[in-house]
Amino acid sequence: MPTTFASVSRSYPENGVVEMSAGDVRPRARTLLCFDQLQVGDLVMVNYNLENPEERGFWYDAEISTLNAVSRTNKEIRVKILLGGLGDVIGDCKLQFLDEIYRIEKPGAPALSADEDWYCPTCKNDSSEVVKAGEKLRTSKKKSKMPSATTESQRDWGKGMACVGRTKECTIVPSNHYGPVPGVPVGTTWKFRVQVSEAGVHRPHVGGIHGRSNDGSYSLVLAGGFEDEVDRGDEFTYTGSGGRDLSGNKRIGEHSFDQTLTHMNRALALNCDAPLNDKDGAESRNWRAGKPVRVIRSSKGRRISKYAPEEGNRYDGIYKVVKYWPEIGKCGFLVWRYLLRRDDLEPAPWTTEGIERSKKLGLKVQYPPGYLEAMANKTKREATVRAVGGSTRGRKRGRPRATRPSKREVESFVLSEQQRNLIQEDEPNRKLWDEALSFLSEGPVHTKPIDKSLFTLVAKMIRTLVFPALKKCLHACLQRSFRAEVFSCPACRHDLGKDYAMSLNKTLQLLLDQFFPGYSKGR
DNA sequence: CCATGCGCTGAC
DNA sequence: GTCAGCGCATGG
Repeated sequence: MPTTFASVSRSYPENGVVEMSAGDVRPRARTLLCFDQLQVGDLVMVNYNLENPEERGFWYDAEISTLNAVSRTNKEIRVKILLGGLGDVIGDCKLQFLDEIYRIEKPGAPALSADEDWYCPTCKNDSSEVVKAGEKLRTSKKKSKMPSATTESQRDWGKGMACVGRTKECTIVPSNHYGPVPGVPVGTTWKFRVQVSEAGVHRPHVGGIHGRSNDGSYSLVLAGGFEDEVDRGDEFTYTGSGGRDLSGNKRIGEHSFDQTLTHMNRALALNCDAPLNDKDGAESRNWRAGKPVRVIRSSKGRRISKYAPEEGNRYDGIYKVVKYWPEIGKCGFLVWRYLLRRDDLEPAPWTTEGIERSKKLGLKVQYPPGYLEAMANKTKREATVRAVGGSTRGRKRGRPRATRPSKREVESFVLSEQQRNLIQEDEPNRKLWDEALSFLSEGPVHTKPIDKSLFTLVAKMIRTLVFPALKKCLHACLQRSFRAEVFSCPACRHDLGKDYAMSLNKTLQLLLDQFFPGYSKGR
């Protein structure tokens, strides 16, 4: 038996409820990531109340019998509760208190020393958080400071997209990157803000402006938060942040004081091609010369704008700050207002050209992996509950139509003959291509979702554009920049110097045009 | 470390 | 339909 369990004392009362105290065991990490480390058949220690699953109960050892994804980061875990040994199953339950799972070693596995990481390697390994025998689970330091520590809300905040964290991080560009994110065309749409963050297009999950107060702003989200904003598509007014009463652990709230030109408001003002003026605002000398802002329109903006997408959050391209000024808003308090104007060669998504392009690129609202399936299951469950609990009057008779098996849409990615030839020709990038192609040949291509295979493949190529230090390819937009006497990479702002030797890698450009139609014309 | 925030959802 | 209130990433 595992060392962590050898000394556990147990008694087996008549009612079958087992009370046990653990030896020294390390808590499972607080992060949901750890569920990815669990597998069916794993032995775990769980806290469960057999009488009333809504409450905490006793510690049991158990075996995971099923693991189902119910949302993007959550899994539903069912365990067989074991008594005395693997054979005696005294219960089969769905776990309510997911924080209270400890994984234990499998029988027969070599014993681990006390300080070895026998649990999820991504967990924090803080010895002060080891739970000693007889000790209660401690809440983490951070959590105990949060307002939630003092309330006894019954709600399960772990589920759904309200409180999830990132599962991916964009590394193709840094977080202080100005301009488009390579590989993300105008019109790309995500259902949730957290996905926009993962894509690196707008990093904050909640905040409307992303920027640094001593640098500038990189992106903003138009979500119709202010009634007195005007959106004309190619031009819109935007309002700064702050001035809201966020008491009660809120993320948005009533306006109750004046905004100041600090933090993100200052950042956005710095994008304007004018000396900063935090008293009266300023107007750009040459609006196009300002720093570029990625603009995302949220469907929430439909309230006040007809340019907002029907669903989700859409990347609409690069805008510049024309001017900014303070004014008394409809809310009755001083707000900082900004005028933004579009400056992007990629067509706006609402134009005929843009619609055409989105269609050609096959842009559709992107959902988190497993989200649609989870939602479908949920509504199915609800329907079942309704059908069982409620009246069946009015329902159609007869055999219900069989639901189509939810075949996952996995597009295959196969290189065309021409693409293969071009890759052969692209001598300067031989190494990168070899690497990329080896990824493709790792397994049957059709089993990998297209976003993974294609993205990984092309991301490597794009790095050669974004970081010209990796040289060898030059993109049409660079030539444009140089014609305008801007001697830096438009993507990463890396200074190339006036005398940078430009030699266009036509082959690579052709390839990129194939992967991202319109690539050499865009941006 | 601390403060901020144009989301999101289950519960009324 | 309204509303409280959560984790998290981010900047300072």
